Amino acid sequence: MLAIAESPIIPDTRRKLIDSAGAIFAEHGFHKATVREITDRAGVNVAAINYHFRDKAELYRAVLSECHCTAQAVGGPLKLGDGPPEERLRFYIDQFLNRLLHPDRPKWHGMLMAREMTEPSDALDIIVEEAIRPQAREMEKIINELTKGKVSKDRVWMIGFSVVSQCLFYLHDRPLIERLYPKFASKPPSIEQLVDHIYAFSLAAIRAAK
Amino acid sequence: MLAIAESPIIPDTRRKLIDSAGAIFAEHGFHKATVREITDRAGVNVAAINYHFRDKAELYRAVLSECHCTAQAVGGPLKLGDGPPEERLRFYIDQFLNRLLHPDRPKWHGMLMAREMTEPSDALDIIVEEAIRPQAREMEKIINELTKGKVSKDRVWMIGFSVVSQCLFYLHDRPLIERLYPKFASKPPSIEQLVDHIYAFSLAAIRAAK
DNA sequence: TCCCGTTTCAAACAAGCATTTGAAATTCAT
DNA sequence: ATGAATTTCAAATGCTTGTTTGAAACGGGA
Repeated sequence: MLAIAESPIIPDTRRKLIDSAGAIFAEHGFHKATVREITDRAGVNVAAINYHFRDKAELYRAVLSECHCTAQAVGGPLKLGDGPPEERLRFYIDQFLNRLLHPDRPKWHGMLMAREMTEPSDALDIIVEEAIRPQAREMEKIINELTKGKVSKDRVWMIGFSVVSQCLFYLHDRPLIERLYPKFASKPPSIEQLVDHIYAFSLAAIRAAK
Repeated sequence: MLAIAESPIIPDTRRKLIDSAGAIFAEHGFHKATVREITDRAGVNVAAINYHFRDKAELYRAVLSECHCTAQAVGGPLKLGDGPPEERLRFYIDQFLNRLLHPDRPKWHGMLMAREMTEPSDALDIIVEEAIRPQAREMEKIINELTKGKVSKDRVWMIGFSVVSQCLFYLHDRPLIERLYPKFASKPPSIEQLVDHIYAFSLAAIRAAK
């Protein structure tokens, strides 16, 4: 039989597929990504996709769900409002950026989310309601407190958009940033520096709004 | 011959292809878009792509170039710095948003640009250098004047990013916005309202920064 | 009317793709 | 160790895609 003892444990094809697929979906997008590239990088057979998931689409859903789960794990279930609103605003931005850019997370998590924003699959609705809606509510509260309820609901939302847009920018527009200001590619600022800047910028603007 | 007088003028297959392709590329992205869908919507034969352009890729380039050209046309060649920096900041934001969202432009122009940011083709380099770099320089100047040169170069850039990120948000993240705050889909704010908000928000923040 | 360059078209082509298949290999309870 | 269930695999299938082709239709100048 000549059997050589090969991989002793952790074959777990399913996990290898999710990791490989996540990276490739994030890099190429759903349609440009091919199942063969995914299975090759995972070191498994093409048919494994059909066996462990039903098809390419369900593999994608599994990847997205994985994303969502570990996002919850990184920052905890969103600390809710006690303490002064300034502090909570800072915490919000900190948590937001860390969920997207934290080095502990596979780098493709954030990229995948960015793709969902511009090219939403049917999974976006679920993500929005489960993961983003609660954050939006907390942001609404923070702004209301900071402005002492003196601005209209529409403006509260616009202010909220102004805050999160600054965070999302570093996620969405990497290609643009790196071309415009190459230093961002060679010596990227730490997440803390980004948080500091966005917090200071936003707080000053909100204070002036009331 | 029984010849019925059909379309008297403006057959111009080339133009029909660019319009149709622009809308479809913007909606589906380059890879998901199929040449047959493009030619069907344009009401021409598939082979027309090969005849008028060489292939799908060059059709895409043509569409992008068209985009870039009319963008120049809409706002003029970027008014440069005279007048107080506050006024120029406002003008900058106004022009930026109008270039992206102005209803005179086909709605797919902005979407295509957004796609280029997240999924850059080799055309992005050209767009950045020709269309965006000059704007970035102007923004740099404005911020330097507003802060009287008291902040570091890195911070000037971060502030600039904070301003444009707010503009790009309404371009990139429509799917997110409309899900979170459906009123934006039913009664979208006017461009002027967006300009007012982003200008006020950013100016207050910049003034506090110095 | 005839000719000739240009433009359109239906049909075919070839490549790439996701998916399926049926058998081999592996695992594991008995 | 034996047999059933699970998991892997090489190969094939069928569909969709971008691209090509060769002929037909068109348009305008002799």
